[in-house]
Amino acid sequence: MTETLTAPRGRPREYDEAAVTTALMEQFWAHGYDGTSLADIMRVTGLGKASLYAGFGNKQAMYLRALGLYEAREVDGGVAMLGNADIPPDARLRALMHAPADTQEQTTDRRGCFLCNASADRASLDRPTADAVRAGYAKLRAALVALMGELGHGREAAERLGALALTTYSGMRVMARAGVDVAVLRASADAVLDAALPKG
Amino acid sequence: MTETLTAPRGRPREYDEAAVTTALMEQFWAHGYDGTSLADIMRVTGLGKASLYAGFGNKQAMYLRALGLYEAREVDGGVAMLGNADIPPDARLRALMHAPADTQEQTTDRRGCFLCNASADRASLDRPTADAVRAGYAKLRAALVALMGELGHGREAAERLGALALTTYSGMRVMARAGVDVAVLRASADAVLDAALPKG
DNA sequence: GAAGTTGTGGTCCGCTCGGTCCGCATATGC
DNA sequence: GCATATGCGGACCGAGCGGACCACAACTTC
Repeated sequence: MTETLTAPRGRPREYDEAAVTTALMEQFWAHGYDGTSLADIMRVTGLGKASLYAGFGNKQAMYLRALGLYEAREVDGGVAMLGNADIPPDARLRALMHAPADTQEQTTDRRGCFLCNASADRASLDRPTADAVRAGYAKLRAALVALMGELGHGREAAERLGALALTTYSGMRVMARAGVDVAVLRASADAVLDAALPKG
Repeated sequence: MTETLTAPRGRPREYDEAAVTTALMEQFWAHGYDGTSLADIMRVTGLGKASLYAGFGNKQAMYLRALGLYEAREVDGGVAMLGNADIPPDARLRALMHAPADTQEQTTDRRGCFLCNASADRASLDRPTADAVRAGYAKLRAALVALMGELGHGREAAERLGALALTTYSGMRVMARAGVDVAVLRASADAVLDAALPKG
């Protein structure tokens, strides 16, 4: 259908769309929607306003793009890890549940989870964002429910424990932003592992 | 120390500070920090800018006041409920854990938990807000740990389960803002109750 | 009543916001 | 070379922002 072999007429764009989208993701992830101005966006992308608006629409669309890339990279990456048969099932669950506390302890990264941030501060104002957030959550939940099944839980228990793991993860990410004591995050994670892993 | 008996000199203020603070809380709770302008604040309080700045400082201070009132009312109210000896301990835990799903299902209230919202969108930018959020979380956690003790758990298990309940609550509130399916919220809450209540 | 003190409504300010527009640069197709 | 098409940097826009200021109103004190 689309003719990709013939070069497009007119001046070719000078920027790498993937690189720009990555920069958008980093910026919105770290500083949120209201916390980033168009000036910030121009700075981190190196593009002028005209190029940004021609290529990405408005600020909301840029945010949605950034969130989409996060889902494709981080969320899908997490889902892949949760389903990785090369790792024992319990280790996969441990890895996810300990991640927030480890990040809090070992790095200065306080960006949290872009999906969770979007859910808290943008989803209630913007329908497409809410849809994207729900889709991301649904993917993670499905992977967690499947993992709980691998761990030997029946359907109903797996549903509950999968939801619990997702909700706890989300809560940890949000609480971490306020600097809640790492011990509290670890205690929460351990409680989920107690509930999900045989004999605990 | 302070002379409260003699009437203060000068023109007496015409507004009720408590009522204004309540209006501030409602506004910031519903629309967040960046989502409310000074014009909004003037509208909901009925005050002019000069009165607001003279009485409350700047916008950030107004937000902090609003959050303080939320803690005094909602958080302390929740803590009191969790420690209310007139209600069976398991019913108290159930009440808290089911609250997010019930609110989602039975009302159009999508404000969520002001404390959780503040944690997600403001705490990482504003030290005093982060301190207030942590203090609120700590109060809730202490009440939940005590409740877990009442339910017969040992010290260590009570710590874990208390943290789990708090984190799950926080996560549910955040996920609810994106309109996540109520069934997921209920499943998470039930999983916590399974873990915390004897025989489940 | 005069003087002093404080609250109030309204106005004004400088700045930043998201978004648009225009003139020029850089490409292709003829 | 010329017409055409597209990307680009930067100037520009109206609106709204948080905040400061001021003249007047409403009090107490003397």
